[in-house]
Amino acid sequence: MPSHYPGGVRETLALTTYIQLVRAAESVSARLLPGIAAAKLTESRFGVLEALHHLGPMHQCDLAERILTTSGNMTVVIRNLERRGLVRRARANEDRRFILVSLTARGEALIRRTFPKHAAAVLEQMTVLSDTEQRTLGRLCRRVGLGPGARGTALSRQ
Amino acid sequence: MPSHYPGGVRETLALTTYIQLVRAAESVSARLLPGIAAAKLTESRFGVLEALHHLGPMHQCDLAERILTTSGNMTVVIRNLERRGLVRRARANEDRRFILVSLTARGEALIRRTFPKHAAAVLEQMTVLSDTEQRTLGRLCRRVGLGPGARGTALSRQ
DNA sequence: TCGAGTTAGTTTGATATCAAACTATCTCGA
DNA sequence: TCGAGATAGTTTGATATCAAACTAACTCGA
Repeated sequence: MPSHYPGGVRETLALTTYIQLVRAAESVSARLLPGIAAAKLTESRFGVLEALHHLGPMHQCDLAERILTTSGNMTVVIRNLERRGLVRRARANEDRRFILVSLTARGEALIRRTFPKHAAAVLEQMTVLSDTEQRTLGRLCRRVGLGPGARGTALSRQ
Repeated sequence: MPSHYPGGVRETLALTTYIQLVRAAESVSARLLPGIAAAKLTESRFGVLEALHHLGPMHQCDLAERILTTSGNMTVVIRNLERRGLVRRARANEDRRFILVSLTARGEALIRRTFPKHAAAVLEQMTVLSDTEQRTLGRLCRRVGLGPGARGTALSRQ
């Protein structure tokens, strides 16, 4: 991309690869957005519902970690989901700092009806690659995601 | 990731690969953010300055396309850059619908001083992969980014 | 048991983001 | 030349996002 950038060849390769990585993620997400918007959800809200659906009730802090967002942001997103009656919140008794978030019947119904379409859309997007290519992409992405400083290139974490 | 998800094996592979793609992009971007924030910039503003630096003055609509954002958003981001005296805007005379955005001396100085550090940080992040692996990742990402319906898997567009 | 430090969550203020409605300008054909 | 349609940019209203300051609740050691 920076074709006449005076940095070294390796820097140019890294910049190009990085841009392609970000663009790929953004492009696919953008193509999935209409399906999510059709259910009157945003990506964050969909992510929360999906996590609760697949993993069961969770503490707000665990949700934030899973969605890769800040706690302040999580407060807002969950408040909006609660306002629409899709999730419910309850202080934990053991440790009253925690709030347990769980799906309401409406939330459960919504994600149960929405997720299969989403999964099908993801499949459609990823099928431009063969299964083997997808596994290669996944493996490379995992290593990049873990980043420098991750000990032991294999087995570090799923 | 959805380990007990009842969808098919191929759907599970696609979902897993997609998540890894998005996480990799988000993780690396998050690790680059401190460097951008140190220059009192956001990702969008940095992207605009970088584009103007490497490509010269551009129309606002071309910037929006390059940064992958909406025109409405571009208005805001550029207004904020203008407020800080980093870019300047000028109506094009040939076609008065267009606005030509260009760097001021201050903007030029800022990006000239900031970009090398950014490039070095990207290199550090991507160096968890060998050059060959980076090229493989880039190639796969490009195909995913182009998406289904892109004619001719090779040479379609860089 | 008391207090320093930690952790979960909220609030605040600034920016970003989107979709959709809108204005201004241009093009092209009848 | 005039008017319909296209294009560039702005505005609006809602949501999201972040960092940082804050409150409430817990832990652990002296």
